[in-house]
Amino acid sequence: MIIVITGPTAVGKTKLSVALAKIYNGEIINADSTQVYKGMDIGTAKVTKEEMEGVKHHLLDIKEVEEDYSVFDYQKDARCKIEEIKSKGKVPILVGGTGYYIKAALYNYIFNREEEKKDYNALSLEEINSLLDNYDIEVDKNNRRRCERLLEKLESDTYQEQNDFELLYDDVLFIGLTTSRDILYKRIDQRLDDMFINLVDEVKPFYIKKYKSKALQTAIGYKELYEFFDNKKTLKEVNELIKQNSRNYAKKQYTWFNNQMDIKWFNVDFDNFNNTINEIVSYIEKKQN
RNA sequence: GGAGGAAUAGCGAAGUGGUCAAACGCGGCAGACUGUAAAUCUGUUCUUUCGGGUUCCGUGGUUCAAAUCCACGUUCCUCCA
Repeated sequence: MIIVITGPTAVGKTKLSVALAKIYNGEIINADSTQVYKGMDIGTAKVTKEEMEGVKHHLLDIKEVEEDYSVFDYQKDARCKIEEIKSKGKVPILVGGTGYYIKAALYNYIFNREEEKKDYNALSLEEINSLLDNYDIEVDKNNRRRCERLLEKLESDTYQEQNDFELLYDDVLFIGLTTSRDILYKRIDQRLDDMFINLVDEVKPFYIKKYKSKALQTAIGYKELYEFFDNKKTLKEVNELIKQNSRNYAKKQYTWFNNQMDIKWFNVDFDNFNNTINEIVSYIEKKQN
């Protein structure tokens, strides 16, 4: 059995994951693209040592903020961890909100090999598009990243059409935590306000060291604060911006979950989280028999 | 009290007689997603039984035709007292 716990930010995935790990003798594999970085703790709402309650966690803090990490790496790392945990007779529990990472790890996603990677920086979008015109394939023509990637794929010798969405493992349980949009947005706002001062302290050293890595320029909470330190925005504006970006992020997560994966959703009981845990445990029991 | 200026869709803002249900930006909603995914990109956003219907502060007027011109009123801003 492999358990996947996902859902938008701020619904309680961490709490649930630890509870399930203890019940099922599991180990947790992080499935959040920003939590792999050391030092990005507050803004990513990373589990604390205490919250782990002795449960083993993997793929957290495995990279320095200046380093880059991507789905490609995650796919390898996560699959490796899954095997490792299984071989110990324990249950791997993937936890996180990065749907793409989860999908790449568990489904038959085939990325180009390392040596087939190409650099198209010299080409303009138009030029890339005209190269893509040689192939009879639908293109997201304004999306440079996807165009480059697609071209790279088409130009590689090993290119083959992939049969989509084939799960590589048997017995995977996709569990999603959800709540109404209203409540979710309120929780997102509240959480940010609670962590805000600490977040500022967390980001400041990175800014002072002039770090401009991918991790810091894309992660919500970090990129916005850089604008504050650059004197482009006030703290209040940044606070609002982070909230807005977080809400948009949650929305996009739902788009992914609803269209890319088959997830069993559970409405979280925030007043009594044990109810939610029990509900999910009985779902798992039922599934196992 | 006097002199000017402004009022446009959720917000900001173009438009100054017909091609205006009204550019553009933001926000909202939805979607895509095979090595940056907390990223990147796309669609949509008055209303409708898809024929149409009701809009540009209000009322009245000019005109074949008004968001656009005129009159009065309302609110707001600036300047002078």
